[in-house]
Amino acid sequence: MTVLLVEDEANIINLVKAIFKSVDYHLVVAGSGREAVSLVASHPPDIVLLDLGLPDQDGLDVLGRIREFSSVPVIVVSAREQEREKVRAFDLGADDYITKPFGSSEFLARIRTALRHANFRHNVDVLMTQAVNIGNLLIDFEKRVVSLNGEPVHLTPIEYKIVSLMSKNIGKTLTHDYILREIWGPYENDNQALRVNMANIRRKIEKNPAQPEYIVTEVGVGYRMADF
Amino acid sequence: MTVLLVEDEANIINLVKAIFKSVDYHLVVAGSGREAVSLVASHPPDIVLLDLGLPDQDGLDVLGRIREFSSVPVIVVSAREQEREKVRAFDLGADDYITKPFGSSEFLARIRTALRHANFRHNVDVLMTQAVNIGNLLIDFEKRVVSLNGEPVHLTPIEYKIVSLMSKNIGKTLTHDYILREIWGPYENDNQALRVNMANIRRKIEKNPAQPEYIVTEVGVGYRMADF
DNA sequence: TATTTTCTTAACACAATCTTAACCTGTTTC
DNA sequence: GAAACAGGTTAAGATTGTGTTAAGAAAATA
Repeated sequence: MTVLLVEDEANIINLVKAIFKSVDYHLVVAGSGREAVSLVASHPPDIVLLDLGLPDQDGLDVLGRIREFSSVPVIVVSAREQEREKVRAFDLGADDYITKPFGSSEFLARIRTALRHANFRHNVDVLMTQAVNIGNLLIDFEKRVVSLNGEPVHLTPIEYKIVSLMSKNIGKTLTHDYILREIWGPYENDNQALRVNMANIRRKIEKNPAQPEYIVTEVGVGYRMADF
Repeated sequence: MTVLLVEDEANIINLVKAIFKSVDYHLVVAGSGREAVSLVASHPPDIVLLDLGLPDQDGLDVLGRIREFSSVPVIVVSAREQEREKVRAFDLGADDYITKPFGSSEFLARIRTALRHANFRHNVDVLMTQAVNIGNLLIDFEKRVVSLNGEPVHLTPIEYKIVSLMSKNIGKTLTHDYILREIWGPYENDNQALRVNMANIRRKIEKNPAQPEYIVTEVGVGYRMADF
């Protein structure tokens, strides 16, 4: 069982090490957000403990970057009690949010619970790879680049998220609601923005946007990335 | 989305009701542990919010009883901060533990997270019946795609609903009334729309629509999806 | 701050889908 | 055999859904 701790303060690192003495988890420490993301990509841990007080970037951005290509369970650890931050963490895909100071046995119990949840997820996770080919289209999740016939295609952040989401569900029809929730969060429910983005994406990746090959419309339901 | 709140104090019930005003969840209240267990068994909710301060029995016993037969997500709500109790709750299978008082948006975010976890669990179950083969017809529920001899067949939303419903009841004759209620809701009682849709479906999936092989008519009763 | 890029929103044209009605065929009832 | 009934077929019009454009707002970048 490998645990990735994203933390820069030495005393917290030591505290966690002490807690883990009793339970035989293998602990890996990342001192920065950048290091954390690349470690999750190169050596996927079983669970991530993410402290929000990082030196190089906002901890929640790190969570977002991780969630672009991995569904590893992430427990956010923070000294901040602000509700808005908690909500944002959960909606970005955090599995739990613990505020410091915390008791060691509760800490371990929450880790066990997150791992229990993750067991059910594993099936889905296997499908997550670093890159996907669809016809002449290549989506590289790790590099965060989409290219058509070898030529890189420039996509805006939202466009990339949509293409990425569709690519992770090749052949599946994704409903409007599902896409909206995944891209804009749980509150959005207006298709218009999605339609505009689809039009823009198609202009960039389809030979004939009026008769799309890659992302086809399922009228009244949603969109589907074709499987070639 | 049905939420079962296990709680006996009226002011907390009202608080939760007020919080749920904004989100269209259907709230069911159980005033005792006994009632909660029997409700989970008889009308399985999507999530359970379990208060530990119950009159008739220990809240954690209720959790244990529920876990004997159900894996519905359970969020424990408690005024008690004791770590030992939290750990016991998690190890009995609680999905989260919230201490009162709590902020409404964090509360909702934690509910969303628990439901998200449950979805993965549910998906694993669904994967069992992700697709059905009937002769040369394939109905893929997960992808929401129907294909005949490997060629995708385009169905409108209503057509797909009908084929999907019939496919989940292979060999069974479904009455007109039943199909109408399932597809159009409880008020519809005119067969005409169903007949038109059947004609359109048959034109798309049957070799000879006048002598259908897949969906056959049971005169005076309804329709039946043939089992090959 | 100025500039560029991206996002949101509204308006409109066009396309797909749904409903309804009329008419057809075949079967059952008297 | 005629009438009544059940279901099938077709097509027109209404309704709803989608694609496209563009303008202004917001955000990111220089």
